[in-house]
Amino acid sequence: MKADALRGHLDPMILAVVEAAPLHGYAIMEALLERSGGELDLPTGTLYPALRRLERAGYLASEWSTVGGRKRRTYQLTSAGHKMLATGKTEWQTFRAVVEGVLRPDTP
Amino acid sequence: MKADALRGHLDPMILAVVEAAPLHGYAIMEALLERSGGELDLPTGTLYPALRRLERAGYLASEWSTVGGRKRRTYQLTSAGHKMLATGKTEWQTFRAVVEGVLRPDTP
DNA sequence: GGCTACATGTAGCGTTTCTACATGTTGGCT
DNA sequence: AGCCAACATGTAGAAACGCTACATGTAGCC
Repeated sequence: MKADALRGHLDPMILAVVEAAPLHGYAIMEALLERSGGELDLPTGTLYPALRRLERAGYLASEWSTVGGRKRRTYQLTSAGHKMLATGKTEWQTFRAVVEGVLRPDTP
Repeated sequence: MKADALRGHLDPMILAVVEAAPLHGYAIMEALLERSGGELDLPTGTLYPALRRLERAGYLASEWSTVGGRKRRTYQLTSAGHKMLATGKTEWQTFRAVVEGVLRPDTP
């Protein structure tokens, strides 16, 4: 899978895993890896800035905690985040229809 | 649809419409618009540079012609372009599976 | 004369993902 | 003790590419 095919699609995916349960960054990485069947192995340099961006945008809220001597920043969806996720899901459906509408004819 | 959701997905779409029939830039725009049900209305500043990029990469070959006093650059797929399109289609399937695997749980 | 559709192109911006680096803890293996 | 993997978070800088805005010109209709 090409590197930046993700562009614009990562945000709703992050919001989706956080919606299911509040998680910290590392756990979000694992959740994405699991839900994608091992395909989506984000580098930390992608995930952590993305989380900060989503928080800055008001879609996520974070809280520090310490578990087993390790510091975790746990994220949860804000109400704006819920709305954004819903929007993202419908936008995905549109996008998927567009791509497949163009790619579809004579797909072997 | 967000601006750069297209990133990395535009190339196979262009190759797909050119595969069906060799077309010039303007006609490619129209074909994309039609196949996408009016959703994919590319600005010329996106399409023309993309075509040049695809030609430079060896996936398209172009030829000038004049029709009704208008100059057209008509593009057709090279054999590398055919392969790239096939690759792009399978990559799309993977990508789609990844996104939907992540987004799917509890989609209302 | 002016407008719309046809037709191609460039310059520069902005966003986001990536690579590479930086730091520190816990626990298991040898 | 020493080492390494997994856990955990983060920053700096580069690269890619789609977008806006601009630039140019023809054909045909009102």
